Amino acid sequence: MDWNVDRIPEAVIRRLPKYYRYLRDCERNGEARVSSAKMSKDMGLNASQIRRDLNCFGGFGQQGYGYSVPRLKSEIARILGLHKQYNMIIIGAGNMGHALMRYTSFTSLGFRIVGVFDNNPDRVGADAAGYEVRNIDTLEEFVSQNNVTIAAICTPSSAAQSIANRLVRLQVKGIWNFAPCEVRVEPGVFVENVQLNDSLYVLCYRINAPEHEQF
Amino acid sequence: MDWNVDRIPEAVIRRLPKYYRYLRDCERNGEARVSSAKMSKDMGLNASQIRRDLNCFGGFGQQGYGYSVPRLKSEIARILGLHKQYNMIIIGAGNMGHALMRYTSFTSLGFRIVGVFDNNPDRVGADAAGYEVRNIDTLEEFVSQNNVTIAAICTPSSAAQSIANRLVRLQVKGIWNFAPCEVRVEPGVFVENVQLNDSLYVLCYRINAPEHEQF
DNA sequence: TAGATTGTTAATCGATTAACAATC
DNA sequence: TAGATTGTTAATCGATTAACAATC
Repeated sequence: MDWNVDRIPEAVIRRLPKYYRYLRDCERNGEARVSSAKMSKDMGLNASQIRRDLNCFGGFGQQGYGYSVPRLKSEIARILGLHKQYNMIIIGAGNMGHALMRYTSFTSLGFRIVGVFDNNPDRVGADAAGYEVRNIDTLEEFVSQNNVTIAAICTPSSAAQSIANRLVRLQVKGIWNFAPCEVRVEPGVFVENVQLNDSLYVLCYRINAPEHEQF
Repeated sequence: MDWNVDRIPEAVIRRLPKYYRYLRDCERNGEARVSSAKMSKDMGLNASQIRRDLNCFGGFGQQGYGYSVPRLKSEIARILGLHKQYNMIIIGAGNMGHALMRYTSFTSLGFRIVGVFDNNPDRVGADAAGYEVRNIDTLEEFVSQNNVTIAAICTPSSAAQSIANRLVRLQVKGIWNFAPCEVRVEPGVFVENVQLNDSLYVLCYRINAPEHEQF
């Protein structure tokens, strides 16, 4: 890898997808160049911060000009690892599982759903959004034969951790967890716990917070 | 409101749902008390941080004892505003809209789905997970008559901002945005932009990041 | 060259952690 | 009372912002 390895701050990593989305929109609008000042205005981030963030990974800009949109977009895609293909499986063919299967915005980006699993006999063997639902008992066999990198857990809370443990043993690299509980894994495997309800609670907090009544 | 109004740090607000979930689990397990040390161990947060966070809102603990689980849980529920009922509408009866309609873990908590809207004539009038899909043209009439506090935007990106603008005019208080773009609103209205893909990108970054190869 | 904008350092701000006195 | 654990202050750490020299 050719980028600077002085540990990247967590806050910077979390902003990368936002930069990526922004640059994709710029590209769609046919914009060839963008300055940190324009990005700042459009994205609501400080311009210094943007330049500093990007410089964690190398000097992609040019003084007096700014950044080339296609160049910067592809650099960030590469940093995020979006230039590769990933085989993904979905565990749990309920609501959330179905939503992911039908949600094409990431499948178009190199994340390929290669298998769907469930433990419910009523679902196993059935068709789910075009995918065959496999018996969870065949997880080990399937993963070891299909180069699965990422697994999305869409099971109830009660099953989430034990599924995660199985996935870790199978050397899946990343777990995208939608169960309403956090799962933990050993170092070397990575988890993103998506807590949908949490964002609703925060919204609810703000609606009720006394703070904004001061302004 | 009886809690301390010295601006609550953003980082604290974002941790509140996590405390809430944890305490709910404790309560389910019949635990009557919990110390910051135990919370620290279970949640992976620093004990000082936990005590400091909770003290933003008042002294809920007792020296030598810790915190009463039911008391602390209900205090946090109240701080988040989860003791109230909220009427919610869903805009967009596609994948994500359906997933929300069927996702009962928040409906059981006082968030009541009172209406579902779409602009697609094939969907309008149809049944979606037990809800009648209404014509988006009737949004204004409906909202003004049904005390709607929160709206979940589950439309494509192209429609999200204009829907948000209409919701702001209708004085909806909170917008829970699932469209894969951020929407902006005037002060006094609150938005939570749920960027599902962002968490997948971050996961992808970590899988590829050179950092962990040093350990 | 003159103007614009980056890359980078220094200053500020906010969040986390350690330490311990207060107190149940 | 002795032990435990909070509440809170002080120290540390990390992230953001301002400023400006470098340079296209």
